[in-house]
Amino acid sequence: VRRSRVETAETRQLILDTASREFRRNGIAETGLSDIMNSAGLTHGGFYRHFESKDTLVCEALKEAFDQLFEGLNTRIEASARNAALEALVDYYLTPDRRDDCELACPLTTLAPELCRANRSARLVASAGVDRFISTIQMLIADLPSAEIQARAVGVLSTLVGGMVLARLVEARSMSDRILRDAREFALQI
Amino acid sequence: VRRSRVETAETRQLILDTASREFRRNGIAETGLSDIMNSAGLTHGGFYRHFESKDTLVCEALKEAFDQLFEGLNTRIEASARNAALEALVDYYLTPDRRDDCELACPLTTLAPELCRANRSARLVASAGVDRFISTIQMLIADLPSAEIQARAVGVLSTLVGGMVLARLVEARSMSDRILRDAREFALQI
DNA sequence: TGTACATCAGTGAACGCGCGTTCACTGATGTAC
DNA sequence: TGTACATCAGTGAACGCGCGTTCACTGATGTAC
Repeated sequence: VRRSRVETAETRQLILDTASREFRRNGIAETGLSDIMNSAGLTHGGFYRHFESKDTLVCEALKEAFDQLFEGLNTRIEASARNAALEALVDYYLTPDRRDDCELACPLTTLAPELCRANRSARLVASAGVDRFISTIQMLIADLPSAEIQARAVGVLSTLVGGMVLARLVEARSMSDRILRDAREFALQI
Repeated sequence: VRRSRVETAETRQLILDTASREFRRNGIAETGLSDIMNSAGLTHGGFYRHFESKDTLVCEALKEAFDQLFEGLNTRIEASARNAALEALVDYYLTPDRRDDCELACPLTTLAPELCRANRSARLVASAGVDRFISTIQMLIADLPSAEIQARAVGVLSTLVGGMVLARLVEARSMSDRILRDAREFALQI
């Protein structure tokens, strides 16, 4: 049953959004195309009308995840006072919501090890995401001595990513919550 | 061909060491039992003479990886002056060697997202590894105000884990090296 | 210490299953006149 | 604007493949006397 151009574009976007979420929730290797297509309310046979292969879907879904992440970060940054923007970013990133809800998960915290082994295209998208994240943080600490800005931004990002990874891994909820709080304070050098 | 008890124990340990390395190198889902057994110089059929299932191998291999990591960390700590021990730990952890060589990779940096989705046994082993790592760092900063010790230790560990994850992910070698350096300085609050 | 037999580590083939991918088919959409 | 036909989004079955797991078989090791 052929669909209109608008419907086709909508379906493609639906697959992309579903894939972006499912990959972050269950990992790339552990998420089958059937899982994605079924979650999107489609049968798996139609996948190749929209994407060339699973690999290209991974790249596009990863871009999508980063775009959503940065959209959320930028919204928070713009809504904050100039000198509270870094704190707003850190608070937004290290929330229990982002730990528990794969919809909000940062791809760096859920997919990084798999992406290290992925093809070059996917690695470049991931690399670009890291660069963009570092640049975003740099903008928020521009009042530091310029030699320190990049170093500090990298340190903050490392703390955010590591803190979230550990908070997800730890079994005890109380410990997990504490990791988010402690990573926050460390990132902000409180 | 039946083997002696000593040989059997050696084979089991060989499978365990190989698995520990391969899981960290290629991920759990992406490493087949055949891969492990072949790397160990065996055929895959014999696996079940030593382990009940892939899941139990994962748990044991994970324990093995943590034990090796803490052995290395403790050796470095004991070899350092009291007030330079944290720096020694951070330097040891954030080396390019540990980034490039799966033999040295910390399981928290390569397996964390997969372990979040693993069965309870594996998650408990991972949780215990995190706790042990935090305790190790706490011992090295015992001169801080006691209320701050745990918070600081969690912050340091977050920075170490996140820094290594990002250093592995980034494509440009120069950027990757810089991430290791910047994360080191941030962890040590320099 | 020597013999007879049960045990079991390792082999290699087989199992069912789910994966990524392909394909014949369908019927509504898009296009050409 | 209406008609005729080509296109193609989606379905559902099929493909080869590698996975985790099982099993019959082998022959050296361990055990009992």
